[in-house]
Amino acid sequence: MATEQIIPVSTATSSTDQIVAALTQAIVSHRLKPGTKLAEQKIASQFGVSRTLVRQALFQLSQHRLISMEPARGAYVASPSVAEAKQVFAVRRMLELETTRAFVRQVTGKQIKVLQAHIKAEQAALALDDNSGRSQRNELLGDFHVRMAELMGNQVLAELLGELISRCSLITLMYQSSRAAEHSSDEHAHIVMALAAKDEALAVRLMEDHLHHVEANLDFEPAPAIDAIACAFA
Amino acid sequence: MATEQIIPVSTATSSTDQIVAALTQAIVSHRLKPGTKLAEQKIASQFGVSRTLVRQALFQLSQHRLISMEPARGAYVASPSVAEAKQVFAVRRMLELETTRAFVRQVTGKQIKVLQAHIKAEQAALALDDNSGRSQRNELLGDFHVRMAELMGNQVLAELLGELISRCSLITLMYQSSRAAEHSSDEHAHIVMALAAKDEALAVRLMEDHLHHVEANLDFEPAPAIDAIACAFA
DNA sequence: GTTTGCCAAAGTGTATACACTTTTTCTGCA
DNA sequence: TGCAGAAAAAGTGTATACACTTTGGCAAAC
Repeated sequence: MATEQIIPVSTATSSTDQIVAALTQAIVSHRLKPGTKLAEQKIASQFGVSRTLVRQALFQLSQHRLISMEPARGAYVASPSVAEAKQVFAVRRMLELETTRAFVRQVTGKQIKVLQAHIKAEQAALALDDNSGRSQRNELLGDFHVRMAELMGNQVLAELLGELISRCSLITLMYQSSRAAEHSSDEHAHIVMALAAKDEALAVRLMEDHLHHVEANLDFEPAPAIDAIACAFA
Repeated sequence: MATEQIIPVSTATSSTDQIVAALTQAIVSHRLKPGTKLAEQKIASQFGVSRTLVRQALFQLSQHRLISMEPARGAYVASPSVAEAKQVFAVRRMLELETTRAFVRQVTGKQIKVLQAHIKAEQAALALDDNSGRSQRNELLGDFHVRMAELMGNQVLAELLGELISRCSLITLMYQSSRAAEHSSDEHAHIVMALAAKDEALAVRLMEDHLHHVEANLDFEPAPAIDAIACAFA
């Protein structure tokens, strides 16, 4: 683990951004688990840069709430509390329902085609092997929502939603019970059909259901504590 | 201007946070105007720290979109485009309307009292001299909306809204035509009355009108270009 | 008089040094 | 053996050094 190289996937612009992108992906795909210590020098060595750049990246990630920094103690992969998780989902629901409404009102055929293409990519990723595609699959499922915002031409909304959805990914992987809802892609498809039909009420309801399903698949009960004790005596 | 000391108002925790807070206030209150160059060494000297801390602060501010950083050229106070301004307001409207709806459904008497107290503070600030109170007044008017989110117990929402409203403050001061709507505080009072009456439809409509008024007071027309030509030949 | 090229000044980008804090380890003592 | 405390190791926080880029100005050529 110490000598494992974290390989950036997307080619970002600046050095710091590359580190941010690589760490984000590692966290959101659960290669780095919540609570993991992120020592500056170790990361710096892996990326072949000085602590300066790593520090900048860690600061940025802490702003995105993907890591938490404790003064003089260092950075740790965030482990959002149940309360925070629920708040994040609540905000996401607010934004996405309104986005869906606004989307229907200005939907074009070209936009529908882009979304359909995205869903095709999702389903291709789902068809792959579980291990290799898992991270990419999760990313794609989240990106669907960001894509909607982008297609509306609201970059500010898209960025905000992107950050929220990154946080949701971390939360999902942290609290997911058994296997997460893998019919998300089907639900996306249904939503797009409603959008194409310009049926605002239906589209909003489907989006509401979809987000509800995603959240309902999480296990916010205090069960982990019991499990931990059971494990301790096993 | 070069030797003018920028005095932090609120006592923040870490050194970097203090610089962020001071610069934010300076930008949002228009002591630093859009487009102003923020040279690291100059700011560092004013705060009596090294460039390191200033750099961290500037990074943070650029994430908040209050400044824009151009590679190898430095940081400048952001001057959001008309398109970006409209997007920010659109997102804010989305979030705030939903917030209002959610607020009505779980409103308590204690919450109403807090909001009423806030409005009282707003009106006290409005009663002050224009020059001295202007920055504080603007801050209070924005804080009303953040307070609502906080009272709902959703810290995530409150933080997000806080960032959006900072951006709105910058936009407002940049594009405001003549004098901005100074009856904002009255509109806040009306909204609180609707909240107290648990009249969801009315509260949402009032909030919608309020945000519309704020945005309508901006001058997004390309008039400045014409004025510039007129000035050139004056 | 305007333009082009070059040099100096200023400023940013990254690495490194060092002080101070936290954590770990080791040793001495009960 | 187990614990307390101190020394050492590791790590963070801040400052500084230095290379490279941009910018502004001056001078020479057109």
